[in-house]
Amino acid sequence: MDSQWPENSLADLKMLIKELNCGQEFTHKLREVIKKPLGNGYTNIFAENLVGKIMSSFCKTLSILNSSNSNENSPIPVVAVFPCRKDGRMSPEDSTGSCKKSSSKDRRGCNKKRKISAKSIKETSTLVDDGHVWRKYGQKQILDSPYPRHYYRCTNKFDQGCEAIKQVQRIQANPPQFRTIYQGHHTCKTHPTVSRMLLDSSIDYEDTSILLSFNSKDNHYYHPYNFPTLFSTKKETKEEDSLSCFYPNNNQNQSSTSDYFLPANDSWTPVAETSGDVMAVASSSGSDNVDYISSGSVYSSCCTSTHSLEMDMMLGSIDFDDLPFEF
DNA sequence: ATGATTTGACCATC
DNA sequence: GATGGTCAAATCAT
Repeated sequence: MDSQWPENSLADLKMLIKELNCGQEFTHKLREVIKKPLGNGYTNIFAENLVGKIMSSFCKTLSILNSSNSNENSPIPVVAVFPCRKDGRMSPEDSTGSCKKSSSKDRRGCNKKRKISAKSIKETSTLVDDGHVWRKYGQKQILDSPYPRHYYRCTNKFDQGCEAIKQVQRIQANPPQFRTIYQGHHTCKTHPTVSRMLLDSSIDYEDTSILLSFNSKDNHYYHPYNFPTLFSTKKETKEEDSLSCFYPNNNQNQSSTSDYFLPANDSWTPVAETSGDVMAVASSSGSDNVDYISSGSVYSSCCTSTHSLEMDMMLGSIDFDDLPFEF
């Protein structure tokens, strides 16, 4: 296993993973297109199934690559290559960087524009959670653009030497349009929540066209699919709440009237029955309430009885102004 | 106390 | 010299 990826193939491996992720992303977009009703009001189930199979194939391939690269002897560098200070920054005296100046003011001369490496550009109508944890390191007003450009680096830059960066800039107000430029490849171990789910072969993407969890710590809802929409709500949550994900009932093997299920070991527990345009359901442990999204709003409902939009408490709306970022 | 973000300064590139 | 990318001190959030 140690020499599974020869040294000169590492770049190819990284490119392979990147291309697979791109393929997965484009397939997801295709699925969104296919899911829209045709003129006769029906969707193309056959095409949807095919897209689901393609998505599943991408997922399994990435999972295989991930597992073959997860051992300690992996040639992909995931260990610390830079000594760090407590705050995670490189220590100047030990830095492998080219500069070594006396005063902190002088160190400002260290910044060098990085050579343009592999670059991918994505334009989306929403802010994208790509599964990695980023740390903002700068913001710049760009000439001829009313919106600033935001600079992010991988949060594992100093502890794992990951050189991935991204730039995010709003390019259009209405309808909202964002451009994200990714540079460099992630050499770090990926984020434990979202990315692990993406690469987890136990999750069958044919059954998870809608999947919602929520992070009670920072009060944000996440849609942890490929390019989840991130939105916040006014909901009050407790620290000790744990995450729950509910899967939609588009699994043909499922024989129940409920629309959403909580997977528990090998069985599925029905948690919600919905009608109308409910697009996602979630709940937290220790709570009797089920939260759901409908018509662009997040509602909280007591799950012991039938509920309706009129009866349930609206926690907040999904709005760009509500995002935890400034754009 | 610690970690993340903001923001002005510095500097490479064009 | 203008512009954009990065640094790092100051500030903010938890």
